[in-house]
Parts: sequence; C-alpha cells; structure tokens
Amino acid sequence: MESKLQIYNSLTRKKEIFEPLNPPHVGMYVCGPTVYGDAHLGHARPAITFDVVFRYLQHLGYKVRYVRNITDVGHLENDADEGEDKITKKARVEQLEPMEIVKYFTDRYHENMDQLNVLHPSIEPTASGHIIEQIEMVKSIMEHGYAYEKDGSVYFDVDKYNKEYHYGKLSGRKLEDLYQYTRELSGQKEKRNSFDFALWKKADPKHIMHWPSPWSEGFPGWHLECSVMSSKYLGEKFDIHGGGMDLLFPHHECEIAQSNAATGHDPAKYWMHNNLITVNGQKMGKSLKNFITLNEFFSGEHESLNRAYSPMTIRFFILQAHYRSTLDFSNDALTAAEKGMNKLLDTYHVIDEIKPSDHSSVDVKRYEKLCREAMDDDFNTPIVLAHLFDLSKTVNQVNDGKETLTAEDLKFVKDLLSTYLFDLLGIREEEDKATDTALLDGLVETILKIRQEAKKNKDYVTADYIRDELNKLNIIVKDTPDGAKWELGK
RNA sequence: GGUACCGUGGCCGAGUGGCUAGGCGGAGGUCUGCAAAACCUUAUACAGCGGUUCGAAUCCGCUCGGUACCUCCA
Repeated sequence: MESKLQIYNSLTRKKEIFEPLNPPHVGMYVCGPTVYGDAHLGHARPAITFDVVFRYLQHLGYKVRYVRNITDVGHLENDADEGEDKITKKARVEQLEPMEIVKYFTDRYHENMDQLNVLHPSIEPTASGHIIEQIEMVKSIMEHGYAYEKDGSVYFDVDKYNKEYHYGKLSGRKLEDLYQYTRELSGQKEKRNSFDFALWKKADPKHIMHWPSPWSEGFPGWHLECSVMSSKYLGEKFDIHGGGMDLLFPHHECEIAQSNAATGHDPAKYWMHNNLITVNGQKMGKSLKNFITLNEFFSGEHESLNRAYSPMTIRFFILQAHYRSTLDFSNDALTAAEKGMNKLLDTYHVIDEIKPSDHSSVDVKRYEKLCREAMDDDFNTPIVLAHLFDLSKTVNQVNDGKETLTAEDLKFVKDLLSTYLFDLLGIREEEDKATDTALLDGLVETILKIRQEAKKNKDYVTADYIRDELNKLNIIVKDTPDGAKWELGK
C-alpha cells in the first residue's frame, strides 16, 4: 500500500512525504538516556514519542530497526569538578564502580520504560562498548583533515569543516555569530576556536573511566558515540534520527559534521525532534532542579504532586499533545488525562454489552480513515484521540438505544479501538483492573444481590451502607436499568 | 547579541484562509429512592494594534509577553 505518511523534518523545517532509503526496511536512531540518575518526566517524552513512531511504521508494514543508545561515558560536568564526567562523579561520591552505577540506573530506566509500555528497541548499544569504533572514527576524521590533536586531546576543526560543508545547517546557526558570542567565554587554550568540540579527551589522573588510544589515555567526546553507533548498526546513511529538541544544537549539529567529515555525507534523511515538557512554563530539567522522576509520579511522593498517577496516565497525558509542542505539566492536566483515558477504556468494554441491530444508523467505518490520516500527518496523536472520543460518544449513544450498529460494525469499532488505542498509541489497561478474579467476582455479586433485596424492601439505609463500604474497598457500584454493575476504581 | 519558537475559552490542548476540534471542569435537563455512569442541551476563544482579502485564530508588519538553545551544560 502506498504510504502517505508525512514527517516534519527539522533539517528542512517542513513536512515531507516519508520515503525510506531501502524499503521495506527503515533505520531509526534515537538518542537515549545518560544513566546517572532516575528518569524523569522529560525522559518519558522522547521514549513515548518514538515508541509511537516505531509502532506506526511497523503497522504500515515496514521492517524497522530501532536503535536507542545508553550513554554510560563521556558527558562532562561543567559546573563541578572539571574533567570529570557525570558517571564518574557519581561513582566517586558513592564509592562505587562506575559500571555499578551504570547498571543500577540502566535497570531502573528499563523498568520505567516497561511500566510506560514502551517497546524495547531492536538494539540498545552502550557508548562504553564502542570505544574502539569511536577511536576509528576519530582517526577517519583526522585523515580527512577535519580534526587536530593538541596535548593528547583531539578536537574537531569546525572552521575548516565549514569551508567545505555547512556547519549550522540543522540549527540555523551561523559560524560568525557563534564566533562573536562565544569568544568571550572562558575558552580552552587547546582549541583553535572556541566552537571546536572534542572528539577525544585526555583523562586527568582523577578520572576513573579511561581507555588507551593513539593520542592518550582518555575518553571519547560526547557527540561521537551517536555517530559511531548509528552508522555501525544502521549504515552510514539511514532514515530517521530522533531526539529531544534540546539536543538539536550542538549535539545533532555535531553529529552531522562528524559524519560528513568521515564519510562525506549526512547520516540521516529525516531529523525528528520532540519538544520539552514544562513546569509553569519552564523546561523540566536536571539543571533547573524542577524535575519530577517517573517513580515519584507513580508513587505520588513529591511535593508538587497531589497524588499518584499511573504510568498509563502519564503516557496518555503525553499523547494528548503533539510531540512538537511544549507540554505543560500540572495536577489538573494529569487528572483530566486520566479521566479521558478511562472513558475510552470503558467504551471498549461497553461494546461487548451492546445488542447488535440489523441496521447501522451511523457510519463508523469512516473513523478508520480519519485516524489513519491523523497518524499520517506527522503522528498527530491528539487528533487520533479526538476521533476516538467521537467514536466513544457514538458507542455510548448506541448503548443508550439512540443509535444502532450491526454486529459487524460493533466488531469493527472494537477492532479499531484495539488497533489505535492499544497497538499504536500503546495504552494498556492497568493490571489490577485486568485481574478480576473469579473469587472477587462471586463475592461482590453475592453482596450486590443482598443489596438488591434491601432496595426492593426500600431499606435504603442498608443498600447505601453496602455501597459505601464497597466504595471504601475501591469497588464502585453503579445502578443501571439492568441491575447493579460494579468495577474496581482508581 | 544571535538562532529557533510560542502566546487559543476556567485548565490541558488541536487547528495555517471560509466548515462544531477533542478532553477535563462549569451550568441546565433526561434517567434515578439518592448517588454514580451514560445521554441531551449550553456558556466561555483565538495577546494587542494595523494591513492584505469577498472573508483571518490561520497570511504580512509592528508592539507587548513568554520559552528553549548558543560547544563539552541530556
């Protein structure tokens, strides 16, 4: 089937028809986390955004290789001890091996991703596992004349590169402007220009993580790992490179420069960037210390949280905004997302209780096209959800006897909800709701029969007592024309 | 200073020239012993000023306000 998928390409700043380089194969690389702390809400956004991209591309029939890295070396701390990277610093503080820290937070990250129902990437390479390849790439860039060594460190020669290529093509920055502004900052003497960036850095004695190289005992520059691992697993030229908008400059700009310097061409055809999550209009981030970790959301243990929010509520909340828009966090917004999501999940189950008619009074088939068009339009998940809410309204109207649907159409609606809500948007029902055991079922039914007797005798005191007590046990009773129904509450 | 971008009703959030976005919340109603759910109806909008146009939230200009990034800071 001909794809009409359009993707907003940060490189061209417009939506483009998605045409893979080698169909039906698609290569996608996304910058993963630096594992030196628990993942916060800001980390959930790229993970979920590109999870949906991954799911939808597969849905369209593409064979996707999705690579998401784990950064476990290299990111230097600027504000604290100079020359120490984040992993190392944490290790020294806690007297642990760096790889112990890495393992701990990598496991925690994976746990969070599973909770958010984020599919595992095809390959999850680590920077520390690709030191040799990184050294090779530095050599290649040097051989092409775009890097120079100084006192055991190797720097990328941006000025020289920019004479042959265009440094700033992704971020829209001009080298002259960078030069004017950055020259006043405390530049390092080793560099020819302040905007040159490190490819290899000589380790000073207190730096624990270091590897031998032709230039020094040291460690790779932080832009290098992504260039190396993407080309190793996806080839020198692949389809999609994704990441957070805050990585656009300098990180992704430098990746483009490194690839061009080593191979003569850009690494990725489409660059996708998810926007940031804000708190009171400000970026949620480590540096601002205004972040809330995912575990804190799940437990509710944070001063900014009124209560706990389930992983699926977080996921739904993120999907209710387009990935290229900023998304403002608040308790009200999360609660609204939770209620909306439960409404859709209820609809999914209501379908089973509807008696089919011979004739459908409404056209539900059109929703498939509408949902598909929304996804094709740069993964517009809020529009998909709006259509699903419309569909939900229709189902409820049928349930109320105001409209009718045939058995075939009812199945169609159920399948459509299943496909979009569960398979593509990755929402799943909370486990405690899914595990209604037969025992619980029987007990509650029995108690409700007693309550029904009480109601028949107009003994409302007993009836309400039963309902209130069940409520306290998180069992919500609803009286309907067909008798009392119940469900486990939030 | 530079670069990218944003400003939509109580809250969140779609929408790039004319057609109800949607969710949450509010108001009224149907149903109901009461409640909940569901359904129906409904209010509240496009930062300001000017321009283009038959017609602008949507294009252009200016003003005001806000955000992110600016090289080792994810």
